[in-house]
Amino acid sequence: MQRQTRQRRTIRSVLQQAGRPLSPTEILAACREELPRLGLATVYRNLKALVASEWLHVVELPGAAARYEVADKGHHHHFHCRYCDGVFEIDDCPGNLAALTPPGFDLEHHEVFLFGACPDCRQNHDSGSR
Amino acid sequence: MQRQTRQRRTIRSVLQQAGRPLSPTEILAACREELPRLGLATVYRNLKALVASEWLHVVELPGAAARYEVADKGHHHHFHCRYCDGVFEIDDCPGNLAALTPPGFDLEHHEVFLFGACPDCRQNHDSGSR
DNA sequence: GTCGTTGCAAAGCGTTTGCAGCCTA
DNA sequence: TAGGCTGCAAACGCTTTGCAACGAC
Repeated sequence: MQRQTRQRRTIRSVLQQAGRPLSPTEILAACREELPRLGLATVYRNLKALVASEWLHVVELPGAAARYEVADKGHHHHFHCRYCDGVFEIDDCPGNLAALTPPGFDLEHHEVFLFGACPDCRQNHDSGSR
Repeated sequence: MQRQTRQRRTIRSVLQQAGRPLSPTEILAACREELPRLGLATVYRNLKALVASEWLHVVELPGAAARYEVADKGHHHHFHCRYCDGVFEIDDCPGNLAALTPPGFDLEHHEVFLFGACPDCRQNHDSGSR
């Protein structure tokens, strides 16, 4: 169980080198540079398996397709660039969200998302609109 | 433009009376008590129009279908119950999220989601597992 | 009567599954 | 060589669109 295939190795390597959460199609595109015949279904199946084995972490975004990131980081949140659609890691966390929880509710988990422009898009955006 | 149809009136009334963000199917189910022949497509078309006219607000949730709420409230966030899948409003906001923004990024907007058990489910959950 | 609106069914789109052949261990 | 893995295509669930009939103004 869990064989070392060319496809799985490539998918892992792409995610490892990305440095940021990737979407299934981003992963497919990157892997196809090395494996042109790779299918999307294979990407999804491997992502599912890698999440199950806790090697990957799913980043569910509001109003956007899920991204996948290597699960070797601690608790953190994400910044979603509105312009290039890229997702970036934020090391910090506002903390103390229990204070926001209304009485009677049981808080188990939380998510914080920041939206705006990443450094690259900020530059292009600024210079373009000025 | 923007006629007053029985369908549109019912959809608005259901959303107004809900007191919490509703999903398209929740809206359909509620409206069908009064209009059994109402179609999902009509619900979607009206939601789109009501959002465009800024009467409604879309609540995009991570990993769940979007909900819709009447757009007469100020800035707030949401609590998503893992058990009944219901979404509830949270009046508060942690604030100062600019402090989390990494250098070089331009923060335009943010979202905070709390997950856990709503009062009803907390009770059922507790008593069920004990 | 006009033309925005509706219900139904079909089309889209991202994700999942079935299946025969492939390839790792 | 066995059984997990792959590519392809079909199936799926949610959302959108096409179209002819309907009904608000």
